[in-house]
Amino acid sequence: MQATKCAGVGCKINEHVRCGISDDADAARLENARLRQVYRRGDRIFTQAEMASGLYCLQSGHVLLWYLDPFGHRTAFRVAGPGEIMGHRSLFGEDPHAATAEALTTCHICWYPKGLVDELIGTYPSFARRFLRTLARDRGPPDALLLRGLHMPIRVRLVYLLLILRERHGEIWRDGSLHLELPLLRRDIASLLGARPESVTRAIQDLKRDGVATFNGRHVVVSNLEALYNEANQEYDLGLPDSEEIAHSG
Amino acid sequence: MQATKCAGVGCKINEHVRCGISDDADAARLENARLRQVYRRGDRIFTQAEMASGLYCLQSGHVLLWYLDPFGHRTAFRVAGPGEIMGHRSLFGEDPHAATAEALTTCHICWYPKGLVDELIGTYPSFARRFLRTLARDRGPPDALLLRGLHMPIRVRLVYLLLILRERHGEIWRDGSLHLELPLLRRDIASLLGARPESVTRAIQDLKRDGVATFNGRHVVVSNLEALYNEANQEYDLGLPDSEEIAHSG
DNA sequence: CGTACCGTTGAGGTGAGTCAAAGTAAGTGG
DNA sequence: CCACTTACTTTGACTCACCTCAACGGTACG
Repeated sequence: MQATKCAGVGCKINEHVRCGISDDADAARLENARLRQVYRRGDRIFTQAEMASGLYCLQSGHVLLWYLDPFGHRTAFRVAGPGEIMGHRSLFGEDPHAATAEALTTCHICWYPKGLVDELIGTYPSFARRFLRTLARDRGPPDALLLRGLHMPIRVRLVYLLLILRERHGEIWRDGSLHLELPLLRRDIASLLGARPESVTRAIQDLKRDGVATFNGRHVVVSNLEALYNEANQEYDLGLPDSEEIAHSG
Repeated sequence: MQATKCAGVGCKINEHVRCGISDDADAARLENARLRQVYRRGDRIFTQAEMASGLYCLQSGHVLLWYLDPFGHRTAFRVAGPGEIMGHRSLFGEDPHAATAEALTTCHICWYPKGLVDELIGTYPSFARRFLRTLARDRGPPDALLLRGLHMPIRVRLVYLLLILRERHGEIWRDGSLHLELPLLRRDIASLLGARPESVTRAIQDLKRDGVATFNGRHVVVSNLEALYNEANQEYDLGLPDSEEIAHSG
């Protein structure tokens, strides 16, 4: 893929910009900072777990956005086409990319540096509003809980839920046991896990049988916190898959 | 639930604001416009398919966010706790609420009118940046495709995918048939559907057998478009469930 | 003390995953 | 232009986690 500065048109960011940037100097600066690259099928525009360096705008071609979940499953969630922007979520979220963008066909893609985008947002409110709207409408990779729902057994999903709710609803006692007071009914747990209440009950019984956690109504006791973590970590990693893994998949 | 103006503190929006609003008059206006309400378990803060009127900020208590999918399944995707904001997605997206917010416990919730929030975003860039960050980090209800992934058979998910890709990749011929040139491999389709390539193949065979659509490599022909729509509509509605339905569920 | 709602338990069916192997298309080098 | 390699697709047999339906036990509340 070769990089060239270009003065072409048809870039969505320019549209985002035009409706707001009144100063010609700013418009020119944006135009100058713009970089156009060509990608071929299979090329990566950006990669999961990398930090975001700027904003991408697809001029032609198609891009598949997917992430590698803790199972090593490649899960796609968006097909981007001409005129769409990419990488905005991690740019504004100040998080590493949650997904990998991969060219499905030959693509012409514009890139704008993060610093300049930031600056223009400070200067032009309508620019910011545009992105607020874009972000609000576009849903990134599905939330961890549901994402895993597709591949993880309910028992493991339940453990993840406990680990997530631990921060806000958990309390560790002197003896090292974790106590949780859940504000959720069984049917609420079920709908968070994408399962049926009966299945949740059964998963709860499983955890009790194996001495991982005990549920009494909405009160949960995890006597052996380590066992809970093992439950989640044993087969699947809690954290992001490392970049090595991502680099070799797909 | 009773509504009162209040001068209390501990509201996240105020935090969003404080770091940016330098003008005392603006700060006071925001404080005055603020409305505090009390909700009890089961009360709805807002309801799916309603238009957003403002921004909600949870001061105490817990709220479950869920939506009714086309199956009539209640699918929860977030438990909001003290300090979190709600309704921002539909506010900035200028879309109706995609979900219903329901109090799990007694809640104290602040509300700020849309107009004022808009105005402040125009005045204070740091205010806008805060929300850009919040929006980028929070994932709303999962995307339509994946959302349905939990409950729909693969065959139906595949039909939805075709209907979605129709806009960009489809072309209707003279004879009324729909032709799609997908830029996707089987494994890409599979990962969009949350399924395995083998299962996608089988679903494709099913559709061919029933005369709904024919796949030749990446070229898809839907001879009877109506049949495709029926496939999606028969059991489940494509659009939002009507508010009547939402009002009576849960 | 009855009426709801919630939670649990059991029996039975099935959609989709897994594994393995054969078939097909696409791309490469001589 | 044809052999060869590689990657993608299809098919079949098997297994199982979860859903469905249905009944029963528990607890809260009027």
